[in-house]
Amino acid sequence: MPSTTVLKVAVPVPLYQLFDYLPPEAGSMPAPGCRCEVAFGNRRLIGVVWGQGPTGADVSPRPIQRLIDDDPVLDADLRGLCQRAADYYHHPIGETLHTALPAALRRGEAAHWPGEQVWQLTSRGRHADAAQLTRAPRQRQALETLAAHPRGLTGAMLGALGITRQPLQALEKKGWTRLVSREPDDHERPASLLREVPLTPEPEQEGAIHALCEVQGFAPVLLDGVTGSGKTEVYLQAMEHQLRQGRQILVLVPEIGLTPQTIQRFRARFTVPVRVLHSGLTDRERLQTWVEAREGRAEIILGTRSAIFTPLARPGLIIIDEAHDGSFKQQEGLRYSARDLAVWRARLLDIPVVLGTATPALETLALARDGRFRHLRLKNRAGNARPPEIALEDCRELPPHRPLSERSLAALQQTLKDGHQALIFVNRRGYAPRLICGDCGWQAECPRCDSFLTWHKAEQRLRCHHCDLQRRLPRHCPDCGSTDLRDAGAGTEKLEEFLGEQVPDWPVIRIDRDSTRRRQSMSRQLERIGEGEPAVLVGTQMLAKGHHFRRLALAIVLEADAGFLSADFRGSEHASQLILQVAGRTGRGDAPGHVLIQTRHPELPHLRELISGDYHRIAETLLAERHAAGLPPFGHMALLRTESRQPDEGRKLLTDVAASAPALDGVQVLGPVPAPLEKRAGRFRQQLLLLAPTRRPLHRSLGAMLDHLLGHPRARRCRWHLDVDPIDLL
DNA sequence: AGCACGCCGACT
DNA sequence: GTCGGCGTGCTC
Repeated sequence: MPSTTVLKVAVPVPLYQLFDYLPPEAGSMPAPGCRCEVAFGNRRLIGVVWGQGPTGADVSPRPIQRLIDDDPVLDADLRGLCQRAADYYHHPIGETLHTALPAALRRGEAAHWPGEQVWQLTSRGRHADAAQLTRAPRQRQALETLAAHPRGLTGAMLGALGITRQPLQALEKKGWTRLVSREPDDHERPASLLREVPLTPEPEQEGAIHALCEVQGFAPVLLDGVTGSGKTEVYLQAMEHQLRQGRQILVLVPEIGLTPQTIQRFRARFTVPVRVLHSGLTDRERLQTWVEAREGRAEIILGTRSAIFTPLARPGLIIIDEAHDGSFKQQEGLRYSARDLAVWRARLLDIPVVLGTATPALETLALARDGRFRHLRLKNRAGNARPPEIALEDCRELPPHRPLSERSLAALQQTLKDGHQALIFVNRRGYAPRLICGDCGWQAECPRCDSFLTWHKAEQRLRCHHCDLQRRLPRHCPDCGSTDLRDAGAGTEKLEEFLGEQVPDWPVIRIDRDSTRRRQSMSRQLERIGEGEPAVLVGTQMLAKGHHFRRLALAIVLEADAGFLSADFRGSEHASQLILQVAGRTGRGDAPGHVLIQTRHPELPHLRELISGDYHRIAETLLAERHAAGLPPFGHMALLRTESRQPDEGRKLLTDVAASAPALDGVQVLGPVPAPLEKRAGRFRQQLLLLAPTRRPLHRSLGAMLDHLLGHPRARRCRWHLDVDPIDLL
């Protein structure tokens, strides 16, 4: 049989192979990275041309149905990145590409500027008399606003002006407004790049800026600066250097770090277009930003994890802010680390990449110590701000129902009296993490998970924080019928109530996922804090990261010991990072910062070390422990997890897989063992842990295991996934 | 993953 | 006699 040249197409299915297709017509060979519609089985899928070659399989290839792109949607650099990610994470290439493309492109929509939908007045609307809308003030406001903007306004712009859909649609019915597609403003680039005068850097900042402007080509840099040292100013000035050469900048931030304040900071400094990518956008908006970045019209792209796949016409610099943050690791599907991908991508693009943080992940710190990363340090806070003073508050004697010690409460009252703000950090939302029967000892548990239900008092519900289960609050104990139901422990909601009683003269502002669920409510709360009036802030880690509260003088950390006592080997690292991040919110203005860490385990050595406030000191200790145990960053880890309805299904599968895969030099295979929360959302979770001092044998073992797994009859009835470099073992 | 094919139980 | 359960196999 003569071998013809066929296209190797990546199709979004969980199969570790490419599929052969014939080009649509003779003579036109689509380039790699172009999407095409293909018949696959009896369905039609959007695939990506990945290469060409002689026909491989013993099947006669079918022709491509339709070529979608003239120009590749994945350029050589992104193809390289995706291929590497697929290999490294042992993930099917088609699904990997699916993760890398915005949803609109996955569906096969054209990779062109989708146009901007704007509301405009019709000619009837222009001649309408707003004054006659006396009974519809919202419509009147909308009409007047649109009259002032003849080129039209997008829904988002109108939203920002407080105009919602309803009045606009009412006006549309009257024939006064309409939604039209508009080409973007091709406004002239302003003569000046800067909108504001940059701050004068401190000597340390100056050094870092200088170093970042000097580097040529690929250069990974750890910008290791204490909280309040002014890392953002360093970014801004390094960005300025790139923008002046016409290059684009990609900035990755944690999920909750993408606050209006952050965006504002970039827009306030530069006149160039800044585009933002986060989960709240519509597919259309995402596509728009994607296209703008690819065409080079967006010059600064600020986004969360998945923004690492944004195409760049003229890449100049990648910045990962708060690079230690866990949200850079995707926890489903292709379980990639955007931090690692950013470094790979910078290497492919031959540009610098900056990882900025006050509390580097031990992996990053190890790379810096080995000289593989350039290590820039900012040891001092900018301005006259002093480092916060941290103290342990021994709470062994504190009655269990009292969330704050006397000393904590006194410090809080004093802070408020002095006209400052204080923050209470509790990493637990809801009212109380337990509901207990006072008579028989029954506790409200989740029927689907190995966990207890959290009492949400305002909703009068019990909720499971591990699955989406919700229950009405019971009036009686379901076991003994007693009405003596008590709560134990404290979440943000209880703290809010408690503080309302203890410091009634000051406002209590709660910030957690529940209090900020409604859109914009978080920014409204932050605005209130920003006004600087004395207040108590109560919140979870949402409040702990990245914010600049200039009037915050005191932080009280509750239940700080939990992380240090956790079974997860990264527990102490994460707890230290979180506590120092919380501490770093204080003392950013003129008032010095104080931090009280309430603990029932004041003897914990890591906690004692932490009060120095010196992250590097505790990092040294933690690194020594990891080294002794052969754990990351001194060993490399991968996890094979199963989830099954039957308790034993997954364990049996993993036992077979572990038995059949060869134990390569130095690869330790541990397990199968139950995952820390064995039952979750009605499924039993087991895991097999692979640990090896070097990556190569680890990946070879993983590949061998995967081969066995894919051929295993049991694997069909059992969900499983692979996690390379897992961040937590949950 | 999806989807078809295929072979055994309680229903119009 | 059929509708439908989910085991098994395949997708260029």
